[in-house]
Parts: sequence; C-alpha cells; structure tokens
Amino acid sequence: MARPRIKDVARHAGVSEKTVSNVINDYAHVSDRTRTVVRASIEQLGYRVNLAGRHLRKGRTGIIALVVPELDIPYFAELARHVIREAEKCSLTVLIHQSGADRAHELAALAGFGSTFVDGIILSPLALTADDLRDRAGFPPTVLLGELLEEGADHVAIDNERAAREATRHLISLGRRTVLAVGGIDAPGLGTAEARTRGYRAALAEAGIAHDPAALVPVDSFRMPAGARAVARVLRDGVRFDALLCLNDQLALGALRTLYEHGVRVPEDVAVIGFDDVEGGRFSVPTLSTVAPDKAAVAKVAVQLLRRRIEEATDPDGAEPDSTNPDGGDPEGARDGADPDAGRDGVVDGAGPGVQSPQDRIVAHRLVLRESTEGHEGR
Amino acid sequence: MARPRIKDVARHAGVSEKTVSNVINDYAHVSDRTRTVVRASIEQLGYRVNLAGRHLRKGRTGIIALVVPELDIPYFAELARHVIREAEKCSLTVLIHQSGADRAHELAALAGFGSTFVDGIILSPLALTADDLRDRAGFPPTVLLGELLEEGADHVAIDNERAAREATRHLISLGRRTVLAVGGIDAPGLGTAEARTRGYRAALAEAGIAHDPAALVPVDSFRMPAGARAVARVLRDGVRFDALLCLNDQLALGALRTLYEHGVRVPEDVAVIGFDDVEGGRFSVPTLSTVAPDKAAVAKVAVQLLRRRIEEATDPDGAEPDSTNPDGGDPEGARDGADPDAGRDGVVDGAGPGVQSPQDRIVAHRLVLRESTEGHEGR
DNA sequence: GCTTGTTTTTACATCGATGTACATTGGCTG
DNA sequence: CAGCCAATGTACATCGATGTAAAAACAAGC
Repeated sequence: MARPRIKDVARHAGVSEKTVSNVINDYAHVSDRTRTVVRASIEQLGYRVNLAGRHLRKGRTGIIALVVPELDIPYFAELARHVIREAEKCSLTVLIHQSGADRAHELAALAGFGSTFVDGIILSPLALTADDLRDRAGFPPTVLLGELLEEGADHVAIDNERAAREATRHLISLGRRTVLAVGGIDAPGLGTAEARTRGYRAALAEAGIAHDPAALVPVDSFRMPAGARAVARVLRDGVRFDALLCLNDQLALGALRTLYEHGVRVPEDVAVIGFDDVEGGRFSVPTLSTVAPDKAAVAKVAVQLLRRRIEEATDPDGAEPDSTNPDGGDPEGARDGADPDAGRDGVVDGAGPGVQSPQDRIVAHRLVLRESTEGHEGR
Repeated sequence: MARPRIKDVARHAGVSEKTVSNVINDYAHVSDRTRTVVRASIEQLGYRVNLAGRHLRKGRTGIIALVVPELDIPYFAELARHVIREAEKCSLTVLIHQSGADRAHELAALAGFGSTFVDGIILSPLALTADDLRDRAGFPPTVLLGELLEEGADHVAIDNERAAREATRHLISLGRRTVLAVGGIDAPGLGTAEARTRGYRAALAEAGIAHDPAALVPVDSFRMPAGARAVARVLRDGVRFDALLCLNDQLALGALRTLYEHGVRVPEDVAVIGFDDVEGGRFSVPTLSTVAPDKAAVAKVAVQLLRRRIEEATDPDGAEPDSTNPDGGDPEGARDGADPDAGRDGVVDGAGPGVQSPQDRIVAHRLVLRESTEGHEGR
C-alpha cells in the first residue's frame, strides 16, 4: 500500500487538505478539536510529509551542505559532528560532501551540486581561489571555514597566524632554537597553512632567530603517513632540529611515531606541537601539545551565520534595524573580528537593504600543553 | 535576479518546456540542431535543474542516508568516506546522520527523518531491537551494517564471531592465558559486541581455558577515554592479565595509553588486539594489531544492495529472472553468506515477484599483526 | 501531389503541499 | 436578537519538471 498523502489524511479526518496542512505547520487558528482529530488521523495512517512537495512550494529544503576535504581526518569529523548537532537545533539537516581537496569538487559544491536543493553551504576550502568565490549571485549562501580567501565572503576561523605565533613562541620559550614547520608553506596565499606559517615565521623573527628556508618541511597531505614520511626524510637528510611545529595533529602524530622509531626522545630531544586538538592526541605516547580551536564555537557561529544568510536570501525585506544584538544570543566562543562595526568601511554594500556585508568571525583558540612539549610529569 | 526556470530556458531557446526537459534528460528524439540551441540557452542563462520539481515528479531524490552512532569515531568516518565515494559512482548523494547511539534517533532515521526525501537508508545500529525493524512497509528500503538484528532485514557485515575467535586464538597461540575482553558483553543479543564476545569465548573454550566472568571488562562507550578508564580500573583492582582483546581500535588505543602510563610493557607484559584497523592504530606506539574489515567492500556492497532495493521499490515489476549475476559485477571483497542460494529456504517470501528475500552479505576481514602483539621487530 | 510512416515538438495534466482569497461559523456586544 | 468581528475552514491556483497523448513536421514511396 502506497504511502498516504495529505489528501488521504484529509479524507480520513473529514476536513480539507489545507486544514491538515495547517495542523502540520502549527498554524494558530485551528480549533483544538480539529487539531486532535487530524493528529489522530495522521497517527493512524502513518502519514509523513513529503519533502518534495513542501520544498517545491516553500522554496526551502531545510538542508545545508557541509563540504570538507576528507571526512576521515579527525578534525573534520569532529567538526562535522558539531555542525550536525548545531544544525539539528534549528531543525536543519546536514548533507556532507567530501571534496578530496579537489578544486573541481569544491567548485561543484559551490554551485550547489549542479542542482538546487541545499539552502546553504558551509565550505572548508583547500583548493579554491578568490576568483572562484566572486559573482555568486543565484547560488546558495555560503560560509567559509578557515582562512579568509576573499574579502567578499563570510568566514569563520580561529586567528591562525596568532595561534601559530603563540605556539612557536612557546617552543622558543622552552629553549628550542631550531623549530621546523611540518606542512609549512612559504607563499603569500590566504590559506590556513599560509597563515600558520606566517605566524611561525613572525615568532622566529621576534626571537631574533634567522629563518632557514629548509625549516619548512613540505608534505603531500595532512594525514599521519605524510607527517611520518616528512620527518623520516628530514632525519635521513641529517637536518638538526629540537622542535617541530606541525600544522595539524595528524602530521604531529605521524611525526611522533617516526621520532619514536628513530629513538628520538620527545620532548627531551625534540618538542612537538600540533593544531586541532583531536582525541588521538590526548592518548598518544607521548600526549600531544596542540592548538585547540573551539570547534563547538566554529560550528555554532558558522551555522548561525549561514542561517541568517539564508533568511536574508529568502526574504530580503527583513528590517534588521536592531544591530545591537544581531541574532538574539551569540554567546561564548565567538567575538567579532578586528572590525567591530561589522560592515567594511562602515558602509553597507550596494545591494538591497536586507543584504548585510560579509562577516569575518574569529573564534577562540587556546594552547593546550601536554607531554610532547612539557615532558612526562606525573610518573 | 532570480534563478532561471525551465520556462525561461524554453522561451530563450524558442522551444517548448518539454523539449528543454528532453534535452536535459538526454531523450533520444531531439534533433541535433534543437539540442544545440537548447544547450546554448541553458549555458547562457546558467540554468540548473531544480531538484524539488524533479523529485516531486519522479518520486526519487537520489539521496541516501547513512546513519552512524558517532561521526568522530574514526571507523565510522572512514566508512562514511567509502560510502560517499561509492554512492558518488552511481550519482547518489549521501546524507549523514549521527544517532549518538540513541534509540530515538535511530528510530527517527528508520522513519526517514519524519519526512520523505531519502530514497534509502544505510544504518549502523547500536540501540535498535529486532522489533523496531518489523513492519517497515511504506518506509524507505534499509540496509543494516553490523550484526544481523532481525531475520527480515538486509545486512552487510564481517563475520564478527569468527573474527573475534581468530584474534583470540592468535593471542592464545602467543602463549597468553588470561585474555580480557574490553567492551565484552555477556548477553544473548545480536549486536556486534555480543558476536565478538561469543567468538572470544569460543576461542577460550577451544583452548580449554575456563571462562572468568570478570574477564569481560565493561565500557560506557567505544572511544579512547572509555578504553583508558576501563584498563585503569582493571589495573587498580589488581586483576592479572597478559592480553587484551579490545572490541574496537579506539578502546585499544585508550588501553595502550593507560598501560604505558602504568609502566606495563606491550606486548612483553600484555598483548593487545583491536578491531577496525583505523589509521591511528598504524601510527600508535606501539602500533596496534587489529582485525581489519574490508571497509571499501562493506561500503560497496551496502550501496549496491541498497540501490537494488530502491529500484525494486520504485518499479516492482522488474523481471529479475537472471539470478546468475544479480547486478552485473559484484566483484572483489564480498561473498554471499553461508546460504549460497541467497533466498532463505530457497523460497521467495510472499510479496510480489520483484521483491527479493533479505540478504545477509558477509564481507572479508583479516587479522593484521603489528607491534602490540608481535613485538618491536625492526629496531 | 498525396498517402503513409516516422521523427520531432507541443499542450496539458500531474506529482504533493501550501499560500491566497474567500466562505462559513461561532461568540459577543449593544 | 440583529449585527459585527474574529476564529475556522474551504476551493483553487501555484511551485518546477516531466509523462502522456496528440499534433506538427518531415521523409519516403507510389
């Protein structure tokens, strides 16, 4: 027997289709009696609303896409988990896509997967360029995670440059003088790796340590095997170093393993810091010092921001005069970026009144110190 | 400017809406000239089909749901990655849900998320009971991952009982006599943990080792902290043991950490085996021996099976006479379960001709031996 | 040129839910 | 009890794409 339609419920309850619809949507002016009867019929027939019809009519699906490079990099998995939880709170469903750090995939994601059925997109880009983000009229609202790629896009991130500077500073304060940056990249680019490398170099400069180009250890991915290989290569090449700043925890965990295999003691011989604070680093041997971004806050801010954009896009007449408290509660974890008045130049961009200028939201991070820098204390 | 509709393309190209639709859907009888003109218009206007309309008309969305307990348990993340890849091949989109091992969430997932817009569901259940799976008429086709919960449902899994038996046997063959099962549960249930525990006990029995109920170490989750706590508890209680069979790698990694903290040598004092073969276990100190399920095969078989079910459900008249080669290529990794004729009792269940009886697909696994059982060789 | 048969194209109804605009009901006031 | 307002309920059009059936265009054969 086919799934019941709203029509069937209406017949069963002896009311019109619209009334059933009203009950489903919690429309105010429905008598309690009618509501009860309709509810009972819905229950009895096992009716469930058909999203296709609703979407067609309403123009919204309630689905947002989260696009990450690889789902099995724990940082992204943990982030996804938070995003899903957060989205659930506003009854949004999350569709996860893997871009494989592939520009084509990321572009496809930006385009809304060749069709139209996500209300918005949260994208953690690796291979996109600023150009790709221009001229997004007609595409779903998008919030970027990670470093700012282009001035015109909303984005949410920790202050990667500062975080890397703090981490490197800490290594230096421990007396380390030759800090390698695993995954570091010396480019003017705007990506996360670039920002972290800048912070790293800034800290070295501060301490009056000359920068050695060989201190940037390239990697071909941001996973454990790459970290392990990179450190193996460095060791084989006879490079001397007493600290590693690994641009994420996966690289760091791979590095730890290689150091162990080569009998290099951590942190006595080499101190190691990673980024992301994934669970694996809290249980590794030795445990891993790391820069911990407030992932829950990243997810929260991203989802909320996207939600507001979606609302603006759907109904662009929203008055939005009360700029004091944008979305009723935007508590812990997030503070606005350097530019407190949110609008660039204090001027709202050309478009309609409802369209706000892009926002850069900086989320908190903290340096978590564990055995890989501080040593094995409690034993 | 609003996104163009098929109507706009039709007007622009000077043809009817249906002709545009025909071009989009590669309908055979469209003249080359018309096709070219329409394609050009589509390109020019930047038209993209609206999924809502198509779905409404066609009754399919091309979206399948993958429901896992927690996305940030690496096994599920890795599995999700494979499922997404596999689904992509048949141009299906995957929607991921986290159940949080919560029965209510799992039930909601089974119901198609209270609405209807997934064509099918791949569910990795933790808290469901057989009853929940009965009477699924009118719900989307569902494939279960992990142990068989109910006779009537399709499912894909490794032979968990055998795998656990093999792993335990190996520990015994290394001379270990007191093997604890971390996460083991002594229940008649049908879940994965139950099956693995059965295999564990079978191996002990085989070797003539008496079963000690205290050898089953309970956990409150299947993550590293739980594994670490469980082992800490056992050590504190003064239980003596020389091997740990951890029911997944996360527990094992947590266990390794605690053993390390207590100065227990692995594998000299205690050998450790996990399940799942996650990346973290290949880089831990020591590296982790594990039961490696063929995740790619699990994903492949699950997606293909689901796809077939969806087709059956959509168009139940499919002849399906050629049972020799069900779906044109079902290559590596999967072999049918104990019952080679696929149908239970060789009899097709009551329903229509197109509906096939449930399938149990057993996927290959292998025991991967690393340092945590074999010792540190290459050093 | 006209019939016949085949492509190609079109008009229209349809999928399911909901917004609009109007009809109805009931309750309350004077 | 008439009159009015608000609360409820209904009929119908609509969202966008596509299946159906039939019309229009075209080709071939006599």
